[in-house]
Amino acid sequence: MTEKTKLTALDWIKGGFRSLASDGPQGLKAEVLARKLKVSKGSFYWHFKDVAALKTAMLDHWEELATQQIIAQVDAGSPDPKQRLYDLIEIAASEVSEEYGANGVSNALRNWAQFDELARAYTTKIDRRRLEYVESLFSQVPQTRKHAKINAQILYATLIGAEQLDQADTKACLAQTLDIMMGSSRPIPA
Amino acid sequence: MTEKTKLTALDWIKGGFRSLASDGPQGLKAEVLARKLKVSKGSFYWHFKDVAALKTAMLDHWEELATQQIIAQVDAGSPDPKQRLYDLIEIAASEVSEEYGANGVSNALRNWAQFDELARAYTTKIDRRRLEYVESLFSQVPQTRKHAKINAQILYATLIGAEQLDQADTKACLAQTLDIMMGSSRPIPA
DNA sequence: CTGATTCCATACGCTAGCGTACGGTACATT
DNA sequence: AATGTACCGTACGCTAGCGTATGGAATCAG
Repeated sequence: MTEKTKLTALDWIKGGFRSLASDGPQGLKAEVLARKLKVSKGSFYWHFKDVAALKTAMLDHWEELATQQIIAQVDAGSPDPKQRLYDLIEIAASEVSEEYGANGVSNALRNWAQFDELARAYTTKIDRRRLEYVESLFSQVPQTRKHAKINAQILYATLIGAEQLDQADTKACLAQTLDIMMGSSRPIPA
Repeated sequence: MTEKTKLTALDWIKGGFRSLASDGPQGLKAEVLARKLKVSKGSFYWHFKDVAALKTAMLDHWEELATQQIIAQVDAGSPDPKQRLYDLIEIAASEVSEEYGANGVSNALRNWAQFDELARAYTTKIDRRRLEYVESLFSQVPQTRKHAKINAQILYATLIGAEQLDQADTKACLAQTLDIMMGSSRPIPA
C-alpha cells in the first residue's frame, strides 16, 4: 500500500502517532521516525523546523480530531440522552484509532502529557470539552441530573483508568458504571 | 537535614522515586540522579551494576511497600467491610507518599510501566493483589456482593483515572462512586 | 530544453548519557 | 603505624540524537 515516493507532513504526523503509541514519548525522535519511514532525517527537517514543530503539529491534529469526534457525536444517533450515554461508551471503549495503525493512541497521548507541558496543555483543554459534553448528557437524564458534573468525571475517569488496567474490561466497567448511576443494575442487554 | 557524608543504596532508590515523580522515566538516568544527589556518577556505579539494577531495586522496594500497605489495611480500622471501603478511598486519595518528597509516585510508576516491560510486570502483579483485596471487601457487603469483581475494577479504575484528570476531584469521585454502589446517594457526611 | 522548485541523502560538529578504569580519601581493624 | 575496605571523583571511549549545510535527483513551468 504505502508506496508513495514522496512524503508529506501528514505522513510524519501519522508516523509520529504510531511511534508514540508503540514506544511512548521516547519514540518522538527525528532519526527514529525517519528510520520507521524508510527515509533519512534530511527529509524530516525539510517538513519541520525541529522536533518541537512536529509535536505541536501532532497535537493540533489531535485536537482537531477530538473536536470533530464530539461534533459527530452530538448530532448523530438517538435523541434520547440516556441512550446517547450508552452509545458513547460503546464508541469510547472500541477506539481503534482507525487510521493510525496502532490503537491506544489516546492512552499514549495522556501518558505523554503527564510529563510534557505542551502536551498537557492540549489534553487538559480536550478533557474539559469532553467532560462538558458528557455532563450535558447527564443533566438531561432525570436520575442523574443532580450529580451530572461528578457523574461525568467518574465515567471519564473510569474510562481512563480501565484502559490502563490490564485486569479490567473497559467496556464492562463503563456499562456497569452507567447502570448503577441510572439506578438499574442491568437495564441494557448488550 | 540530609547531611550524610556517605550515601547508601536506599538513598539512590529514594532519589530515583523523587526523580521519577518529577521528571518521569526520563529522570531515571545515572548522571541525572548523581547531580540531584550532589555526587558524581562514580558513586552510582559503586552501589549498582548499571541503571537496570537500580530500576529493579526500585521496583522491588515498591512492591514491598505496596504489600505492606495492604496488610496494614487488612488488620486495622473498622471491622465493617462497608466502612473499610470508605476508609480505603480516604487513604488512597491522600497518598502523599510520605518519605519520597514528591507525591504522585504511584502515578509516575504507572506511567513508567506503560512502555517498560519490567515495570509493567511489577505493576500488573500489584494491581492484581489490590483488586483481589477490594473485591473481597465488596463481596462482604450485601448491596455490592453480586458485582464484587467489577465493582472493584470500577473503583480502582476511577482512582487511577481521576488522579490523571486535572479537572476531577479524586476524593469526591471515589466517594460518590461508592455511594451509588451502595445504593445511597449521599450516606457519608465527610 | 532550461530553470526553478520540491523532496531527500550524506556528512559534519555538538551534547547527553552510558559503562569502565583508575586514583584518591576516610575510616576501621589489628 | 600499616593495611585494607568502603565510598567517591575524574577521565576516557562509545553511542544516540540534535540541528545544519550542502548537493543531488526528480518533477514542473516556461
